[in-house]
Amino acid sequence: MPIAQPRLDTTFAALADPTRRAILSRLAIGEASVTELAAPFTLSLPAISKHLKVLERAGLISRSQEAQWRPCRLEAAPLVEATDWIEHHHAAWEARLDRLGTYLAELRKTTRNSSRPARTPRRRTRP
Amino acid sequence: MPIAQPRLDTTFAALADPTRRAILSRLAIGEASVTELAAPFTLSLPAISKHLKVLERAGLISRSQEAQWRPCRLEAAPLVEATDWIEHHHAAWEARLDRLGTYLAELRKTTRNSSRPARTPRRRTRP
DNA sequence: TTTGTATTTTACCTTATGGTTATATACATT
DNA sequence: AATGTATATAACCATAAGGTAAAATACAAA
Repeated sequence: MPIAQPRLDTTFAALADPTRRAILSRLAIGEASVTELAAPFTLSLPAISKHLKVLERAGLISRSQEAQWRPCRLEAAPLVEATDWIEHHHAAWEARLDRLGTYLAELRKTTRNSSRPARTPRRRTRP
Repeated sequence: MPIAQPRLDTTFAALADPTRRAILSRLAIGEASVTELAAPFTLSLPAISKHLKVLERAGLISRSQEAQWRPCRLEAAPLVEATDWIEHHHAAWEARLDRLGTYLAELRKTTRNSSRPARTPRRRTRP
């Protein structure tokens, strides 16, 4: 895993907006023009145009040109990177909890005392 | 899938910042206090405190109290919701591309012309 | 060439974000 | 009681984000 992934910044930022997620939802079904994408919203067209630019800069969509229409289509690569990051951390955390669970279970077995809750040792200000 | 998921807004927004992602990376290994979390950064402590509040409001971390320490630990639930959203859309898009692929392949077979690129029909301004 | 349709750009406004320093709070230790 | 350590809050600043209306651009059709 690289130290910093600037791509993830823009990917997650792009996904943070409900309008943009709705646009991606629509695009998952298939290509669409700007006006088609704008239809479900009460927003102005320039607002949609801005959102599309954000999605494009994040690499989440690409656009072709066909006469005066500029159809957008979903690009999956950044989505994969995003899930990869999340899954990696989620997995690490779950594994850690599993290890902690077995450790506590072992502890209870050896001490023959299942009622006492475990206390993790914690350092004081000065030892 | 619900119509709007306000939880995803804050989850993705929280994940969009590299400092916050680094904090989560650290927490995937195990609990840590605020000062411990701040150590790797050049940022001021209040800045870290703010980031932690963002993560907490997003439900990505929870905090306990132990004397003057407030250890943070990772909470996985929002991470799962986030991946679920992404995976769902990614899957839908891939499935759509697959269907398109087989359609084009079938088309090539029946027309016996593999060199002509497929043109999806597109409506004009007035039919 | 004029008109209509699709989309973008510009200029502007308001609010949110990420950072700072200085100050306050909470608890432990001496 | 006084001091030190951990953390949070307050007040402030610069910039980014999301929105609008109005104007500009690009192409098609009449």
